[in-house]
Amino acid sequence: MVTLAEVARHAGVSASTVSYVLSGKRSISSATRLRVERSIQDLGYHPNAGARALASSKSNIIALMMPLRTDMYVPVMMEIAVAVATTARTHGYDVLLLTGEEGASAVRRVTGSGMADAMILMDVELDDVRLPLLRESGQPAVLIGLPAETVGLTCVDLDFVATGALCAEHLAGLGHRDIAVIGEAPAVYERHTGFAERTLEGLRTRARELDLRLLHRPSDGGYDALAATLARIFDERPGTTGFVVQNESAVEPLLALLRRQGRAVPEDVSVVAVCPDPVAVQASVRLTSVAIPAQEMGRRAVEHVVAKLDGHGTDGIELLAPELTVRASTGPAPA
Amino acid sequence: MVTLAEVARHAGVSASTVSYVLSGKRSISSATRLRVERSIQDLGYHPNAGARALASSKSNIIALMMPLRTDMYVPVMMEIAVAVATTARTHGYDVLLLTGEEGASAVRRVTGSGMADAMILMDVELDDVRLPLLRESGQPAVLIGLPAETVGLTCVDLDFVATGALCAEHLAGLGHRDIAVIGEAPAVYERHTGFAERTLEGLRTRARELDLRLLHRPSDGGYDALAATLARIFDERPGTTGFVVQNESAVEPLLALLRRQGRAVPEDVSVVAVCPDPVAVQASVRLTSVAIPAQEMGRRAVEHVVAKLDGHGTDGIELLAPELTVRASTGPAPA
DNA sequence: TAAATGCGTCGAAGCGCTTCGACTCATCCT
DNA sequence: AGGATGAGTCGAAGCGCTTCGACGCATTTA
Repeated sequence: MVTLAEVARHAGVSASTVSYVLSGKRSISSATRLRVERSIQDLGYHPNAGARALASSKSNIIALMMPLRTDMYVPVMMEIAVAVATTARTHGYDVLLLTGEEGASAVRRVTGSGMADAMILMDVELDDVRLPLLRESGQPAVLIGLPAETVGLTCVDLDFVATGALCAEHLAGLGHRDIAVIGEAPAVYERHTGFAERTLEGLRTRARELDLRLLHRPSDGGYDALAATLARIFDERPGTTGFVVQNESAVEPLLALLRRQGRAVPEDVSVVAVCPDPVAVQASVRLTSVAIPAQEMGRRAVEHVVAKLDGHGTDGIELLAPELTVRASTGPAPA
Repeated sequence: MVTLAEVARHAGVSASTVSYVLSGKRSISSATRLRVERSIQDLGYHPNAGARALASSKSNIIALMMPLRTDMYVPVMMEIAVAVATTARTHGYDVLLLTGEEGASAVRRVTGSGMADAMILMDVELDDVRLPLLRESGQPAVLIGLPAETVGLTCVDLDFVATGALCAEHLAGLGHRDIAVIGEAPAVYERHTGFAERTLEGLRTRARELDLRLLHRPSDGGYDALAATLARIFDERPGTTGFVVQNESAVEPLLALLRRQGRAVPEDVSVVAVCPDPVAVQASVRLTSVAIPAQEMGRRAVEHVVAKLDGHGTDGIELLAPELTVRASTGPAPA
């Protein structure tokens, strides 16, 4: 392993000079700089991460904490993770992957050991157990998702209230009056992840304003669960012509069941989904949808973290504006 | 930040003693051990990762390199990543997440800087550009997937040849004679990821032995692409009654299209999928499938890595035996 | 009973880097 | 002309930990 000292010797300068060439924290004559850079090339030098971390108290690592349950929103989580990793690299950081498994103790472990300079928490619940620890650790952190109490925290999330409103507006604009919301699985509501509730809130508020009738039914994914949910909906509100789906794994079953019942999409019923764009595009009917901007969320989270680490940090909540893309699953309400 | 020295002072022992308590590398009287452990608790001490890495030349980090393209096999990749992370933790390692973005240079960066003690590479291609660098770096590594040249490497993968054979056997056993294989997207073959070819090889070999007629058609995911593929298949081999699908995103479209054509599954045609179990279970028809044991792959990869780091490493290829689960999508061939 | 062994502990020497203060010139100002 | 300034470089002091050799003492062995 080539060390700084060897580079210094090879270039005929002192170790500190090499260090300053690397960091740019002091001015170096271009002659020296060039010589040092050549030596670095020639010897194939790579700074030792541990030594660097020890001396500078900076690891150049951002810890990313994934959700505990990996059974849900998989594509979204994956996209976020990848976006975080690639964005982090462009800022000179690497990403340490933590699973929720360890729970709150991971926060302590990582902050305590100086392993990471900051944390990004995904899938934050309204009353997340990790937050107290995070707060007391004083480590820079950014949440993806919105907890109940956000004082002193930096959060990034899609504006789900606006998302709900947008869906309501779109359907109302097409003349639909009876809207059914196929919500997330009951387990999601029990966990109080928040986003489901917020979407619903947006839907309800706007629906009231627009004089829509709204029916909300949580549903597990899969065909059987959805068949039951759907039957119930049409029993209770036979006149339902608009659907809002927020559960990825309910999308395809819903379309299939509607087809099977002879209800054409979008002629008889319209469907708006809240899901990542790829899901909307690949469905059996190209779905009008509000995209979950997973990449953007990951990117913004990293940018906030980096800003904090650079000193010009800003606490607060960034809600990304939802965008609705009209595709083939919505149309005018039947007469 | 609490340091080793402070713990030592608090416990009334020397720093080295604390270190030995922590590492267990020398015997310590239980009285001393207890005293030190209490001090650690009381002070809330966490060893500094950088210092540790520097002094011991061990980072206790495993780098996991994800594929470049995040558009494919997402659930599989995610499962592997999570399994890697959790398994690594049980062995005292953390996981550094690298995206393929950086490509081969990431290998150099990570090995050169001593950031990680070992690497796990996912989505290895037959002629992977990262391999030469990996070899020359001499860093312990495990591949998930099978490259063309495996000398001196440790690889973990599903035995795709056996997987193909298994599918052929199952369909043959049910009396099917004309089998169509809906392969991965053409792009996958162009990248020579290997597993698609190997499945096909297993299918072909066994099909020949069992006197099956095999038709192989790559297909992009999505309805339109698949509709074309399917039409072609039935044009060329109207008597086709068995399908093998290896492309997750083709599963649902295939089922929908078959339904639309009035072909009942499993009465008229049988479908075997190669996909993670959750996908098979959640499909509109519960699919007979060979599972892709993503978790197992991640786990085994870590275990190999850890074994190497502990000295009792073993190069070689571990192919996980495929298991076929019969569900509702296969049945006897129509008379 | 003397020598050998092993246990439990300590001190000190690094690991490879960053960073602070100090030093040497050359350049500037008045 | 003399002091002040700044650019460019160096030496040395750590950062917090691991690990090696050494030492004192209690046991064992011949």
